[in-house]
Amino acid sequence: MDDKDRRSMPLFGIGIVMKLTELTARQIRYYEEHDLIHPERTSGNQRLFSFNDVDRLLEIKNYLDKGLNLAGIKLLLTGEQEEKEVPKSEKNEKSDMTDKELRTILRNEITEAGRFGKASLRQGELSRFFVKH
Amino acid sequence: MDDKDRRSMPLFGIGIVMKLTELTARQIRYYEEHDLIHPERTSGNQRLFSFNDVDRLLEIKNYLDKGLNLAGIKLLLTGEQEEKEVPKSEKNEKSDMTDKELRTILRNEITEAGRFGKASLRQGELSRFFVKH
DNA sequence: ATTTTATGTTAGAAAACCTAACATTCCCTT
DNA sequence: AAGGGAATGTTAGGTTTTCTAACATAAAAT
Repeated sequence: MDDKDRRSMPLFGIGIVMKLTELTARQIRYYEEHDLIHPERTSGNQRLFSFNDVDRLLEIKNYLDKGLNLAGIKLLLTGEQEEKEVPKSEKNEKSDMTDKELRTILRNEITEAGRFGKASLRQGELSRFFVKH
Repeated sequence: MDDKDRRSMPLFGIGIVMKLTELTARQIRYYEEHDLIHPERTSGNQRLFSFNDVDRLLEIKNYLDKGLNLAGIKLLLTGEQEEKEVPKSEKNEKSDMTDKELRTILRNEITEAGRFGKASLRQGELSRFFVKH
């Protein structure tokens, strides 16, 4: 079992995740509804979250605090995945460019926002505390 | 938050622990009833297990497979703790010696049993897979 | 032959979680 | 100022999971 498996292993109930992230159940479910996270389910349909999921939630929370909306966050987060996983040729070049631009703009906004005050909390990294890298 | 805190942080419901350890709920509760583990509880009295708890359960399972009974396992496990935490002077010297002897005997038995076949599975170390040491 | 140990099974209650619906607040835009 | 959308709160009713406690059983110890 490698690192990737460990981090994506479904382990936590929503109750614990609420405590770990300080998000409400409503928020967590809403983010799932909008495809920002995809926790596993038990045979009885209860959500089971992995380290990755919790990390993701912390990232979402972080971006929300900075004023981004879910659409933007979704772009950022799924953008990160795509860059690693999807070969360019697979995608529509035109809309891809637009996505890229958008992501760039968003990144700039974030960086800009980050300039003032609170020095980057380094959130969204629960697994750093628990999982060997 | 240091390592110790991380490993003793209550995180897992009994359902997940059952899967991680391949023990039944009955077994897990029985071991708790006999003071081999002491999981936390939610405000609603549901058990919440830490990495340490899961490690402990894996150790228990391991020792049981080797033919030890719970009394012996308890001595071994709490013995390990005492050696680290309790100053000698605090304890009754006489019964302490007996404990020590017992533990030695048990350890020998285990070592003996381990000699044949299956090369020490290195079980009881879940946190090794998840927690930085 | 009994008793003890470890585990299975069952029942009823409580806790946690689920979805769906409606309410509210805060922005944004017109 | 009014209307609309985004994000979250709240509530209701139902389902799943977990809880304790009791009784059952097989294997091991006495």
